[in-house]
Amino acid sequence: MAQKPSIPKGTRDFTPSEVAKRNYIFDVVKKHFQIFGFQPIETPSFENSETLMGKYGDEGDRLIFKILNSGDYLKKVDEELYSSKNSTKITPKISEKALRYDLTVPFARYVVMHQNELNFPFKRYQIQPVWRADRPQKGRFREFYQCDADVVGSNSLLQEIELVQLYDAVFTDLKLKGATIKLNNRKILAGIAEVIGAKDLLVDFTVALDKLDKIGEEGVKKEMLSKGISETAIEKASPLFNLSGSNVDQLQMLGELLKDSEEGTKGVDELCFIVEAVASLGLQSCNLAIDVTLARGLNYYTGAIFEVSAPKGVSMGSIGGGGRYDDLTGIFGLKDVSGVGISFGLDRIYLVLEELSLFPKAIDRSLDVLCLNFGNMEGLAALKLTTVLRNAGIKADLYPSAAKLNKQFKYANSRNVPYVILLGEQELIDGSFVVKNMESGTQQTYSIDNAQEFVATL
RNA sequence: GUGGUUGUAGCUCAGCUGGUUAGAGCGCUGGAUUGUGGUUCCAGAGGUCGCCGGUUCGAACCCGGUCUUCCACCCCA
Repeated sequence: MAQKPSIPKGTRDFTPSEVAKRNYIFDVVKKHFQIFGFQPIETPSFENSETLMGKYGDEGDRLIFKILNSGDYLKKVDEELYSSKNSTKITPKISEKALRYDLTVPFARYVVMHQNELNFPFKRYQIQPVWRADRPQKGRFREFYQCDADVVGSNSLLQEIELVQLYDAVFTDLKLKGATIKLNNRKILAGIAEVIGAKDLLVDFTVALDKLDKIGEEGVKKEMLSKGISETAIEKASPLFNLSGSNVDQLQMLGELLKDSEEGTKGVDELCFIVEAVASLGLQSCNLAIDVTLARGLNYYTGAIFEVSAPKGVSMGSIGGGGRYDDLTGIFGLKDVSGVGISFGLDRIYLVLEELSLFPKAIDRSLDVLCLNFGNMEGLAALKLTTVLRNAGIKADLYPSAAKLNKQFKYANSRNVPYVILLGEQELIDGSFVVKNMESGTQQTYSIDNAQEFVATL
């Protein structure tokens, strides 16, 4: 029996128009990746489970799609383990592969496996889908694309500066004005935790701090208290809650707060360097803002942390993120290779551009010219003309049957075709064809032997 | 994973307190118009009311389950 087809939760089909818009973003991002000297790689859509598991924290493990083993996968589970119903213990027995959760960890694996072939510093970009078993909501999907650019093998802060420029270049090209590149540094967060005497609670401290603009100062303090951070520690950290002023002002205050922490001071120095350099280089359409509450990806970032938020007034989570990780390849056995990278969230950028109507107007124009079909002889002549146009690189098509002109014109309309060519009985005799401009409604006649004359007007 | 929300024609949505044959706009098809689209007019097609079960004389409407959508957590692009 025929059943109603459906697709899994959090996945999508894309229409021709959507694909055109997505490709537009891909092309812009890719172009700037290449201009900045990044090279493309691809990795498999699924990895060995042990490559992925444990790299994103407990929460991440939960969100990784596991692939069931082929064959009689329950055979390897002994009776005792089976009856224990312990999912975390049974999972590795019945699933040895998992879908890619992001592009960074597979890249680290790639670098380690190919270390002898790579020329460091290695700048790679990668545009591929990733999968997360998350609960979907607006801008959150279970299958989505990440566009990553990372540099490994250089600990120069110039890389961070270039990555800020790369964000700016892409968003400028996309005509997206007013995106904010938020910048923080893991060392600053560690320094604060150290200074207030909560060094071992760094992650809890920063996760709570991250929610400042969402749940407010009181909410953050409450969460910190519940995580076991002392009242006096919170009191010491309270200047952070009201940090304001320019980037330079904020860094000055942070420098003061962290003067007794070597690590924190180093973080402040790093940010100062980046902020000053970016200020002197200038940005075209993005803002750069220090944000000490920014605390994403702490599982592996060690230095700079980036996150890009959409322009004000657009309700959308971050549209990009990234950071510096000094030891990501360490977990795969390659020490002392520093990496830094950023990611563009294609699906979210799409939603933002759509909301702000920033896609180029003619982006889903799939045809430049449609030849109408008047019958056997005329149709054949029109196909010849279509071929000439195609050879000239014009997106041209011939309506396949001699349907009523009304219908053929309506088809041209729905396809958004700017020019329609009429080649009927009379034109066949005259050796001509008529071009109708569908927007203005005007018509012009050209000689069939001189189609170039028409081509030149396009 | 927790709590909530949504689902009716291809699309956007009405549908009263449970009551006969479930409606509109847009789109689609045909015609006015066999060589001229967008505007207009006329006609028509199209729905197991997400799915499964229950309550009831009777369910699009009430109840349970399930899937899906969106939202808030968690986390994150």
